[in-house]
Amino acid sequence: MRTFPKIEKLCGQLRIKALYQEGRKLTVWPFRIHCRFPEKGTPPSETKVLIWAPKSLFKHAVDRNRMRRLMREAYRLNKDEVEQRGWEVSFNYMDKEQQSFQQLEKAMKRALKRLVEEEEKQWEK
RNA sequence: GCAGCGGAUCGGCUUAUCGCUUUGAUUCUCAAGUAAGUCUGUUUACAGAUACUGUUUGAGCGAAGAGGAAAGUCCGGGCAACACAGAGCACUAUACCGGUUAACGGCCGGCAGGCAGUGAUGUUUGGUCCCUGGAACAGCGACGAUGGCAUCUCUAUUAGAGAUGAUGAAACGGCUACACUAUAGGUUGCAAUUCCGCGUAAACCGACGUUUGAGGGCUGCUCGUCCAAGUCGGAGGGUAGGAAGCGAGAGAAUGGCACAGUAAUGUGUCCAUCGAGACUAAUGAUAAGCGUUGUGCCCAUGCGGCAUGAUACAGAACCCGGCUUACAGACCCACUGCGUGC
Repeated sequence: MRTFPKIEKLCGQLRIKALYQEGRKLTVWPFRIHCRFPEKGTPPSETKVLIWAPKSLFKHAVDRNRMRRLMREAYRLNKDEVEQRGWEVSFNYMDKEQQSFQQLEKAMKRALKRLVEEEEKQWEK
């Protein structure tokens, strides 16, 4: 089932701080992505995700909520492959315009593909 | 009928598929765990048994799940902490008369004056002194004032100053000044506050001080009062998790009706309604259709058919009463002017 319970959300001030300081930085328009992958060989666990839209782009809380919800749905419906990889990922919306759900879903598919590639690269090192 | 004026109410709906948060309250079911209760034994604390009660986790099923402004944070309260909170000064706010309220700078009624309008009505002024006159002159302001908010820098005492950014007129004449009088205001705010957990220190270094009393007790200053043998600073260490506060104990609650009052409002214990509670922050996503409505065309007056647009402002964060600002559209009531008919 494509559920999205709380255990798959990234919580806690310390973990979020750590992610932004130590994590890799990618850009897959319209997302800015911070991510951390576990060491090779660690047992599978839930991938934790943080999704947000900045106040500087959308000044009304209604608009920020809407973008967050759309991104959340796009992730929820396409996460099957990455669900148990134990990542910590943050998606930050960057476009000034509000994109439609279809656009966001395409972008999310591209972003997840890119993340899988990045993880393989890290393992090779 | 057209135009206007004042006030009240509402502000989308349905289905399908997938998902989120809370919850089991007259009211669940299943699975897994746990040995507190319970039972047995010895013995006075252990051992064993048990899933009936309790409790934890998960699944199923059921129930509930943003607003009229949830917004701005501009007033007034509840609530909490600080010493149950004292006196004086300073500071801030208010200012015709009366009423209303838990309270208010709100609301209701009235008086006198100015301005706008044919009018319904709107708007504005109103203590004393001074004075021709009260924001009169002068200055700042949608090229963003004043205020608060966020970030950064500097000085430094918990404070102050400056810069940048967003906000957008904020109690009323947008803001800024001044003497007196009266009245009101203790300060800080849910990041309050309490408990659990983690950690632990009556430790180390420096300074000051022990009754002629250092220092402190969250208020701008002084006094008073209370605590007091320790106090302050440095260095270093830890935490930044969970629960309560927090809403089914919701209440100065909302509506109807009756009574009192011109009204705001009050009384009733008459009838009904209201049940969100997140915490990097739920209340949603997709698709189809309906409703409402603007415009154009068609048939010929049905409130039909077709095409094409519009469907706003906006998201709870401790809770109430107001105010202010934003807002597609719908609808009701009272009143005014003009026109027409009886």
